[in-house]
Amino acid sequence: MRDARRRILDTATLLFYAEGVRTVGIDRIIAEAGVAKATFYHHFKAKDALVCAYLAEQYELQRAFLPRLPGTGRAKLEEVFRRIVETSEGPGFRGCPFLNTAAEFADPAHPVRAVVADYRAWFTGFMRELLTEAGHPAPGTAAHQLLLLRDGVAVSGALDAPEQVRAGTLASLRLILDAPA
Amino acid sequence: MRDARRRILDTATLLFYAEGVRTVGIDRIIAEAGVAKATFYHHFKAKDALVCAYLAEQYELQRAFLPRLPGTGRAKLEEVFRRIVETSEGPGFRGCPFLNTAAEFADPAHPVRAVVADYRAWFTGFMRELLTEAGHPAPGTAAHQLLLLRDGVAVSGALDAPEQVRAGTLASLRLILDAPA
DNA sequence: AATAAAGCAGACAGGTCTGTCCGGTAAAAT
DNA sequence: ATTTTACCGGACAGACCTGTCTGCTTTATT
Repeated sequence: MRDARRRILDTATLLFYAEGVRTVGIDRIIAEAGVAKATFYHHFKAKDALVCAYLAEQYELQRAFLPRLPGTGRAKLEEVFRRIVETSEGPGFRGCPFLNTAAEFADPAHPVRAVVADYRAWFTGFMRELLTEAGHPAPGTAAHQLLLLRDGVAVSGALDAPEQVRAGTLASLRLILDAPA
Repeated sequence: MRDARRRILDTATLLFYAEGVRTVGIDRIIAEAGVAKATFYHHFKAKDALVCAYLAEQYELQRAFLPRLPGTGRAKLEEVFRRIVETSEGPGFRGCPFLNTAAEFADPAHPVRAVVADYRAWFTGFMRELLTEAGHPAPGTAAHQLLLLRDGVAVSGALDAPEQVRAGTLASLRLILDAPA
């Protein structure tokens, strides 16, 4: 089989997201991926490298997916958040992989944190672009407001009742998008 | 010494918050607290109990502190968020203890998660009270919006530049408080 | 003065985790 | 045809972590 690396990453993604990075051990991953330990360490230098690869892939997936959503400007912003809320209502939702993982790696200098920072910078820039396109009077500040909102949904979606999250999020989104100059 | 329990909790609070719950071991806590292992297990049934005590105390501290802030209604809401933002700008800020710990305990049935849920329910109710007092047209939804905002500040304060967090938070707060009927 | 509670130091068992290494097989590339 | 690459199963070392237990000392209470 030539796809051992793929199986490892898929298994790790599932387990890391559902149960946390520190909780899930290498032995568990290689067992469920059906892979030998030597094979794992052939593809990944260490567990940390796997964690980075996991987050890097999530980053790539989002960067490929979100911009391709339909609409432009304001309509696209609404679509993006509609999708985020929808995801947070899914059965297996356990919060944002970046935030959860960052919470487990307290050291800001850890490589994992760099991936998280990259993702957040990209998301903020993406929001600002769409806000500018939508003719928002203050796209800079509004982009950070949307980042805060996104974080809130990720956290609250994992801890609170779905109706609360949906109502609060859509209300705040509208306020931010309709903000006067 | 009669305050071994106090020293344990203080040390645990410091270490758990700064480095994470799973990362910090019992041996480290008892060493830095200057306490024998038997003494630790005399006061706490297990590590999980210490984690619960840690969060329960944070809950009590916030429940005692926030309502005593000056002002009423809208002024108090602004004061509360001014303090939250201020805290997030402090040097040792590493996010919200409840959120960070919840991220490390994926099982929603774990006792730790109950403390987190209690805190969140209290905070939301507290917001709703103040919003009602301030004559807000939709205190229910607005309370959830403020919860989302609070979560956003906690997360973003630990990961992003302070100016971004401050500007975004205060802008969103104003929008939520000034929302038309 | 006597008893009970709280504390100390440290050994120990049993488990888990990461990362290395061994020997051997199948497939791909040259 | 040969060499290299990818893969397998599993043993192993070394570290760490939780929780228990033993034995002794100090402090508080009665």
